[in-house]
Amino acid sequence: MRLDGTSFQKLVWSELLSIPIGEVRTYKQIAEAIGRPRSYRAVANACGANPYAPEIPCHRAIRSDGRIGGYSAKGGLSRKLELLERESMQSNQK
DNA sequence: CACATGACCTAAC
DNA sequence: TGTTAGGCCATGT
Repeated sequence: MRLDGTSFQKLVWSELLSIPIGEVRTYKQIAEAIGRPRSYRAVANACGANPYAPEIPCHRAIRSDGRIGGYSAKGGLSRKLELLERESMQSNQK
């Protein structure tokens, strides 16, 4: 797939794609995974800047306190919740 | 180059 | 448990 964005965004999106179905990662964890433990803020930005949602699982990015956080893509937070719940069921073979 | 923005994080009250 | 304040980073204007 073609990823159009800055090198940093590509890193973030690649990491998002590596997240297994039904799993979620905090923005901080993602930042650490790409080698920039203090760029969690920018990571969130990259997610919001992601024009390939939901092809890019940006909805698997949540806050460190376990809360969903936000979602700028079409459909809003409810869309994010649906995707997460659906993937969760899929991973549980429900 | 300087300033403002945001799907954040942590500590402190 | 809810709010405030400070710090941090890539991006866009």
